[in-house]
Amino acid sequence: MNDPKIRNMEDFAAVIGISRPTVSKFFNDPDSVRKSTRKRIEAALERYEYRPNIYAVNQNRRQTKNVGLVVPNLTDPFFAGIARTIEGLIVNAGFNPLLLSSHGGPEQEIANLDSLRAIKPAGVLLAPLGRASDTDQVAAFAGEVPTVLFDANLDGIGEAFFGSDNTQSIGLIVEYLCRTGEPPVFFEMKTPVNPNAHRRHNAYFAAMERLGHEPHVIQVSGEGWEFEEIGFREGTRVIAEGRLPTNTILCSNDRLAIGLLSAAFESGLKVGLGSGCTLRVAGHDDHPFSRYTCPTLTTVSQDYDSIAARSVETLMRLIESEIRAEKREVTLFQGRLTMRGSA
Amino acid sequence: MNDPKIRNMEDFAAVIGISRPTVSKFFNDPDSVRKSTRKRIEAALERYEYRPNIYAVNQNRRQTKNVGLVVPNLTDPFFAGIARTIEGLIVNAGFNPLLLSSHGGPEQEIANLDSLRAIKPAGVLLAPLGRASDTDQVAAFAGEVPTVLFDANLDGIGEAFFGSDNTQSIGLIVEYLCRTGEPPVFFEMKTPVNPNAHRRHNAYFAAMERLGHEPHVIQVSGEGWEFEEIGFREGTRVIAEGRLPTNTILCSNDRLAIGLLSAAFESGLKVGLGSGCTLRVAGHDDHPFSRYTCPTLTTVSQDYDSIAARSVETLMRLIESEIRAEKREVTLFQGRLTMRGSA
DNA sequence: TTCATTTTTTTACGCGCGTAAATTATTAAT
DNA sequence: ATTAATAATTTACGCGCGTAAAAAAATGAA
Repeated sequence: MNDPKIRNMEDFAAVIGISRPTVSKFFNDPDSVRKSTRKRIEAALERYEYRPNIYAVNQNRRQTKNVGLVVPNLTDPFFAGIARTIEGLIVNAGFNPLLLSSHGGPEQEIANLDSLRAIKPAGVLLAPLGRASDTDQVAAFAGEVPTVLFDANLDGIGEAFFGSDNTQSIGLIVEYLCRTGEPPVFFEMKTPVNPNAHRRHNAYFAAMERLGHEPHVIQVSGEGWEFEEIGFREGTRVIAEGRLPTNTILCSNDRLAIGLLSAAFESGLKVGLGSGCTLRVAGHDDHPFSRYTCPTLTTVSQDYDSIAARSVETLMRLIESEIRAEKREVTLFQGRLTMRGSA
Repeated sequence: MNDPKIRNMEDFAAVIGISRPTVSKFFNDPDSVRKSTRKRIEAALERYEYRPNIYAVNQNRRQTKNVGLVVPNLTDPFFAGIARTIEGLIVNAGFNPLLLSSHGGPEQEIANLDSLRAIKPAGVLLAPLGRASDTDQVAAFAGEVPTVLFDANLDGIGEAFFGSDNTQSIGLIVEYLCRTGEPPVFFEMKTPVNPNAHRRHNAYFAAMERLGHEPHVIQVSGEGWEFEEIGFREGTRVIAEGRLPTNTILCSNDRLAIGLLSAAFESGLKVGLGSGCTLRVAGHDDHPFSRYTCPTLTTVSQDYDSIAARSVETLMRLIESEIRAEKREVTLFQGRLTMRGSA
């Protein structure tokens, strides 16, 4: 009897003895009402556990509090980790994150953007597939919703881009490898989906030439996102065929390196720096599993804390200002050499 | 001029020349209107690309088309894979999946359920943390929303549970290990979060006794979900201290095994079946990375296609019938031995 | 053609909230 | 106590749709 059923904000305002518009104001910003009023509402909130109906709220607000987060592939622990970090930042900013994975396919990527359209997000953080992306459709979406790209850039799309400086990071590890042993061959996919792959390719050439070495590239075939499988299969073949012009291999990314290390192990090759080792392998990204390969993987870690933080900050600023960026901002963060056992 | 702006269902119905309620009926079930009417609406849909406002729809419908999917940790590729499979099944069933990760923490798990409450889902698929879960709160949620548990069971909570038959699967690999070499020690965490860990522990004892061997257990300390780290650190210690009563180790799960294999490698131990190998290691789960460990990991694969399919089917039946299950269904699927290089 | 059935339309109401304008009450400073 | 500033209330409307009941129209069979 003492606690009547609260069905809506009207009821809630009634039991507490103030008007509904005031309560509405409170929920949009607790500090916009008098302190004493706020206390009363908060006290009532404890007793009656009322919560505004999200659908009614979002139907009437100019902006929802939803922020979309789209990553190319959640099955990749690398992206799962980034997604988790970004999710936390979005929550801290007072927004509601919606995580979607493109599962490596452009149709799913567009389907994700379509789903997001339906919920009218205040903004979207998008790590696109890259070359495989349907750029026209992504661009159309970014024209409708404030969108910030990260990880992989699509020229001119979105309000800003945050990623890694592949030229710097690849330069870093090439220099390290050359300084401590034979210059590396570059191990990569022939038709990579990610634009970073191309930048790393070019960065490798630039670094090798700068250091006065002749670049060598091993391009392996394979489609999709099963990089470990490709690294393993093609690594096995390359080793068997004795196609290695040097004892040092720099992989375009850690997942390829993980497959390659497995292939080397199965082929009986000892990888690492110790005596008896006939091969050095390095990667790029500092994948969560690169600490547990055999041997542990020397790589370049991306500054994902900065990328995540700046991406979210930028999007939040865009959302608050309610205007589009005057010019598209492209920011690249420096990689850090992470030396482990494999090179 | 020819294509007026469509702002709502009223406008849309107007341009096509039929009434709004008919259009509304169409969107709820295209087959509920006359065939000719349906064609006309679909034709108009091409031209005007109108879509019903989700928030208005969900405010008025008795049930939303949302289905929550909560996994304990998306950073674990194992769960990321399952989540992906289940997401697809939910979409095929005509619902809208919402993926949330508990990040290994009970607070986040409850926060996830709270978020789901706000969107009034038609049903929820929950892989709970297990022992760490706040069972009272989870139970309260399952009392409000049709909930099906999978992967980890919480006694009496939810309408049904689908998981693996740990007794069978552990029995399978123990039998295999005993048949092909020395009986295994069981390598596990002292305070595991997952209830499956306990079942596997007991299953190991049962299997060993059945086969007439004395069970041995190595319990390692460590908190959280960084299983590889724990497996590596404690594996290194166990190897260094020479605490192994046999040359065969069965790990409670693949992630511990991945860490342990890395530890063995770093310690100079040769793992596998070939000559010169002094250790055998087996895991459980068929983790995506178990194909790329050195050596590749012998394990038991869970039948996750069946678990996913049956979980979704059951939830859909519950949602359609709009009544709760008369009795809680518990279904365990058989594991399959996956022999690779490590044992 | 006539009648029964199915489909569509009309009419009307409600969902739960945001928001704006005008009015009234409260607060804090003079 | 008076005044000015701030906060709360009242009133009113709108958001975009679901849905129910009754009336009208279209359909198909006899």
